[in-house]
Amino acid sequence: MTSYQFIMTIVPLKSAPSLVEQVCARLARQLRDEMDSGDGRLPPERLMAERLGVSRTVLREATKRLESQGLLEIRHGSGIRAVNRLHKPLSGSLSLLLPEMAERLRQLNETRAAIEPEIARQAALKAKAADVKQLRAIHARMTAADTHDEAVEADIDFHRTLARIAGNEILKLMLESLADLGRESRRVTIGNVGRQRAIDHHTAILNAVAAHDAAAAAKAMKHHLDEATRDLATKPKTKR
Amino acid sequence: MTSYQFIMTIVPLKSAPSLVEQVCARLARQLRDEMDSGDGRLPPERLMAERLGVSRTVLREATKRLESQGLLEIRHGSGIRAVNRLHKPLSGSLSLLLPEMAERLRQLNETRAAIEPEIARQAALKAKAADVKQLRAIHARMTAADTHDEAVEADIDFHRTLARIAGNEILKLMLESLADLGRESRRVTIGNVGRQRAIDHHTAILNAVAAHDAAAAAKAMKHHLDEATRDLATKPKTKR
DNA sequence: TTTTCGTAATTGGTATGACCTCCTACCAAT
DNA sequence: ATTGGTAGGAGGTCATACCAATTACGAAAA
Repeated sequence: MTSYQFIMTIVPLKSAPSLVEQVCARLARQLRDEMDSGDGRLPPERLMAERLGVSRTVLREATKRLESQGLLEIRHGSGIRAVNRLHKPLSGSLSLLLPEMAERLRQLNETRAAIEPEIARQAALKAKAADVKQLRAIHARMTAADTHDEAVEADIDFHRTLARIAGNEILKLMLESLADLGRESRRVTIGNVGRQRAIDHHTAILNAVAAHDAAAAAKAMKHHLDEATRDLATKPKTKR
Repeated sequence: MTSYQFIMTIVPLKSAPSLVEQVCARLARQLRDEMDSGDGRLPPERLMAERLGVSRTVLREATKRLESQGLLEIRHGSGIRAVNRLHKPLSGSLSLLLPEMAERLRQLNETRAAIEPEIARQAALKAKAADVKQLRAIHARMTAADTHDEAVEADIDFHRTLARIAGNEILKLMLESLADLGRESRRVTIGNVGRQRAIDHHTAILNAVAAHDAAAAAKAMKHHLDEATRDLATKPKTKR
C-alpha cells in the first residue's frame, strides 16, 4: 500500500459554517417549531443577538437572509415578525430571468396551462363540502365586484384556493409565485368584456369540482386558460 | 365636498428604500448587464463599498441578500463572484415547506407529472438538429454509466436539456429547483433494475422529440413518470 | 370624557474602526 | 521541480456611536 493510496482515501474537510449560517438555521428551525404562536413578533435585534451570543452584525445579516427567503418581515422602527411568503424568492428569480414583458407573459401562460389543469383535477378529487363553499363565496365576490382590483383579487383567490384544495404544496407555491407576474395581464383578461366570460369559466370549473368530476375540471380550466391566452394575443396593448 | 372626502383621496407615502435595497438593485442590474464578462469575480467588499459611497455594513448585507437569491457566491478569504443559481431560492423554500420525505416525494412526482409532459411536448415542437444531437450524447452517457452517480447526473441532464429546448424559462427554473429534491428518489427509479427501463423510456422520448411528434413525446414522458411513481410506491425503503 | 398633540422610548438603519480567520501568491530552501 | 513558510488580501465578527422610523404615553384642549 503506497502512501498515495492512503492520501486518496482522506475526505476533504468541510469548512465550518459561519455564525450567520448557524443563526439562520437556528432561527428557521424556531420559526417552524413556533409558527402558530402569537402575532409572530420576534424580539428586538439587540436582544436576540445577546441571547444567541453573537454580535448584532451577525444577527442582522441572518435576519436579512431570512427576509429574502420570505420567512421574516423587517420594519424600520417597528420590529421583525414572522411571515409566510415562501413564494417571494421565486417571484424575484422570475422577475430577474424575464425582464421583457411580452415574453414573460407568453411563458407565464404556457406554464399556467401546464400546471393549473392538474391543480383543478386534483381539487376535484379532493374537495370537501367546506372547500366548495369557500369557492362559491369567492366566486360570488368576483361576480359582485365593483372595481377592477376587487375582481383581480377574487380571481387570484379562486385559483389560489383550488391550489390549496389540490393539496400539493409545490404546485401551490409555484402558482403563488406566478401570481404577481400575472397580475397585470388580468387587466386584459378580466377587463369589462372579459370578466363575464372569466366568471362563466370559473362557474364551469367550480361545478366540476363540486361534482368531483376531475376530467371536466381539468378540461374547463384548460379552456379558461386557452381563452385567456387568446385574449392576450389579440390585445397586445397591455401597459408596462 | 366634506373634509373626509378630501382625506380619502390622499395616497399614503411610500417609505424611501433603504441603502441596502438600493445597493441590491444596483448590483443586480450590473450583474445582468455584465453577465458575460470575465470570470465573474466582483471587487473586494471594501472597494465596492467605497465606490458605491456606502459603509461596508450596507454592502455586506446587500451581498448576503443577493447570495440568498442565487446571484452571488461568497467565499471566505477568496472573494465574491457572480453565479447563476436562480433555482436556489425555490429549492430552499421547498425544503422548508416539505420537511417530511415521503410526502415530499409524493408531491414532487405529482408536480413533475404536471409539467414534464408539457416540457417534452414543447421540446418536440422546437428541437433543432443540434439539440437532438446533444440529447443523444447525454443518452449515450447514461447508457454507458459505470456508477449510479453518473447515471443520476445523466438522467437529470437529459430532463434539464429537454427543458432548455422547450424554451420556457419558468418551467426550466421550476424543474431545476426540483432536481435536488428528486435526487434521492432516483436511487430507486434508476437503480440496477430500473435503469434499463428508464433508458428505454428516454429512448422513446428522444425519438419522439427527434421526429417532432409533440403528442408522442408528451405521452412517452407521462408514461416514464407514471412508472417511476409506481416504483416508488412499491419500494418504500428509500433512505433519508 | 374624549380627542389631539407633543415627546420620550423603542427599534431598525448606517457608519466606523479594530481584530480574527481563511485563502492566495510569492519567495526561499531542498 | 517540489515543498514549506509567510506576508498580504479578502471575508467574518465584534463593539460603539449615531441616525431615522415607529410606537407608547402623558398632558393639554375640546
